[in-house]
Amino acid sequence: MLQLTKRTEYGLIALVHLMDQRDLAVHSDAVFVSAREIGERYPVPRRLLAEVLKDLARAELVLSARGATGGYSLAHPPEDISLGEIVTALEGRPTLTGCEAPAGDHACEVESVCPIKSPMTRVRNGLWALLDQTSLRDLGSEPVALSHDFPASAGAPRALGETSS
Amino acid sequence: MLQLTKRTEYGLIALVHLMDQRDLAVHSDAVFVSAREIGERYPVPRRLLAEVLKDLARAELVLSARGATGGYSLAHPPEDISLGEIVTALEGRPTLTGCEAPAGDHACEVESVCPIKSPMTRVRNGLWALLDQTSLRDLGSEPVALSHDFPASAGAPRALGETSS
DNA sequence: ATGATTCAGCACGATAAGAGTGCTAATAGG
DNA sequence: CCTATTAGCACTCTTATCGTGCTGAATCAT
Repeated sequence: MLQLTKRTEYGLIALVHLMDQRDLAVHSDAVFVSAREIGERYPVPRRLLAEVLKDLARAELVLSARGATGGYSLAHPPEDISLGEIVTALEGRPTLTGCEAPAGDHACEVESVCPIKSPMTRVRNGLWALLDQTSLRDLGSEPVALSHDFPASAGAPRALGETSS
Repeated sequence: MLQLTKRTEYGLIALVHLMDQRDLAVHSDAVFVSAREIGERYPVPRRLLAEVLKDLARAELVLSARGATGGYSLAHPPEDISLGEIVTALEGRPTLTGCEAPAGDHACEVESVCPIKSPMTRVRNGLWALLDQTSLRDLGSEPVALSHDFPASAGAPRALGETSS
């Protein structure tokens, strides 16, 4: 399934919300928002959302504060948090196929006869490069101008356009 | 799960095998290989492999021939079969998140409040552009030179290198 | 102190998707 | 005919995700 999980989706919504709150508060860069508050703003299972935020905290993408006025806050500027990091934190960085496995681990059963190992690794790296080069800032609601340092789109902006459905 | 299914993996292996057989037979471009033969060459569940080949035939990516000497053969030159087509045939073209759904269908529950709809569509298009621009030929066992018209890599060839693990 | 609110951690049941198999037709060659 | 192959369908088994409940620890307000 070439698709993100619900947990990742919820995590992205939460992170964008944290970014917005951070942008609003010009003075302090530590604005803590509770999981409950986010769950009230979006039609998302609050309990699961809390679980996701915990994972993001473990991955140190967000800071957490306990107590009555506690909550979560971005650990870094939105520009420095990549979509790749977020996805990796919430669902790991799995290989595209059973091939190209870490050899010593549960290596490809097809072993030496597998004809698609190396090429698939190349495609996979391309995919993750795409994710790594997209920042949380890019996910903001405002239509981002394509004219920032976006390597994957620099050579072929059409590749990121709304071409295919 | 940002990962291809086993069915797709088996399909890719089969298609590469069909390509190799096609390359070997210089005279006729209609070399039919049976599902059983492929299943014998690779440690793959033959029954499932057959099911996958049927799907590829329905998608008209391969030709099928019944009877004693029947089997499957590539419907087009390997250069004209894209990885995107193959994946689409075997597992569809799902959206990355529940957002960015075909509006009238089972549209995003987060509706207008969803902050990540449009940006995710952009990322998704980038991903599929990557797949669409990779041909079956590129999946061949021989290390393909990076110097062909590969828009997504033209501007940043490093994006397709063996950088990240 | 005391209570309210929040995050942390674990564990469990429900649901859905994928993996894999079995069987019966229909087709084509020897 | 007999054999080998694809076509189509249905079914079970396994796995991962989804979603929830509960307990404990930290922190702030009173």
